Amino acid sequence: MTGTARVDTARLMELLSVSLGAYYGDFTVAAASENLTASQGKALTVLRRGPAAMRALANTLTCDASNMTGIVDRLEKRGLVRREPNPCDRRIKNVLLTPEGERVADAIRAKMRTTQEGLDRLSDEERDSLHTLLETVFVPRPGTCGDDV
Amino acid sequence: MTGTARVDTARLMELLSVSLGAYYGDFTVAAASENLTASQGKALTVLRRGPAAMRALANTLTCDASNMTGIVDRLEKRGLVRREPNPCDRRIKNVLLTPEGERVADAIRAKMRTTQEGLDRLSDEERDSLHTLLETVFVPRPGTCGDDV
DNA sequence: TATTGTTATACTCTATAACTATA
DNA sequence: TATAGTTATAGAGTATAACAATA
Repeated sequence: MTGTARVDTARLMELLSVSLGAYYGDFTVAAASENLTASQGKALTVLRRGPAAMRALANTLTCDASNMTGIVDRLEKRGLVRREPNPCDRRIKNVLLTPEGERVADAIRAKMRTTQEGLDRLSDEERDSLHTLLETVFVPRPGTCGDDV
Repeated sequence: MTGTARVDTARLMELLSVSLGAYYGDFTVAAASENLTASQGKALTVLRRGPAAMRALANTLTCDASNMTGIVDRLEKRGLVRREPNPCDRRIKNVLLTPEGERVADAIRAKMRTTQEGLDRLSDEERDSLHTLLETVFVPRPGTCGDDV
């Protein structure tokens, strides 16, 4: 069998680009339906995994630390997050979701119908396979660097 | 064997969020190294697949049509794209990459080292599998709608 | 001396609404 | 009447540089 035609890196990168575009579009529409910008929605999504310092949040969102002040200010004004001083290092402020923030973060994910319907096309085995592959490609293995970036 | 533990949708969505966040970060840094914003870089990447009308470009980038004017203006001012009237419908302007625009688009992709190194961890069979799975999830099957949106 | 978060600034992105030209 | 692209506007995102508080 010549079942496995080599898929070159350029083609995979191109497909990742298309996939990201589709996912990001779905996400942007879902966030907008909650009256949130894409950046605000992304911040909520990241914080859904747990509290984070301002700077760690900026690193995860790939933006300068100075941007986080305004983004968190607006989320805090709407009661979706709050700042909390870190007793171990008084320079640091941890940001965490309020219950309302958790509700909105979950609502955004629930509204991403296009992506969910795409995942629904996969069998259990395929879902397991996709999970493993994405982890291999995108989740850095411990041993490289345990902290932020 | 209980080899296949069910991977639920929420977990896959979470992993997609992390994976595409990593891809987006890699892309943003690569675009910045060419003195381009993420939106400008995205426009170049989309146009690398071929010319597109202003409105189709806006739809692909999930932004309002009015935004494309400024984005394309700046890219045109730098000689990376140019507008071309559509002879069939004089309302439409097609946007296409200049040779320099093609060079920059390729340079951005080449600089996405983190993503490429992630893909390098996969065997040929795994690359083929990832390709198939991403297409299944994110590339709409013909029969739904052939046009833009 | 280095780091965290903030502020000030300038530029870019974004959606909304209104406009022109064309279909 | 509807659509493609543009313009004007206001709010949000973005990087840079400079700052105060803390380590």
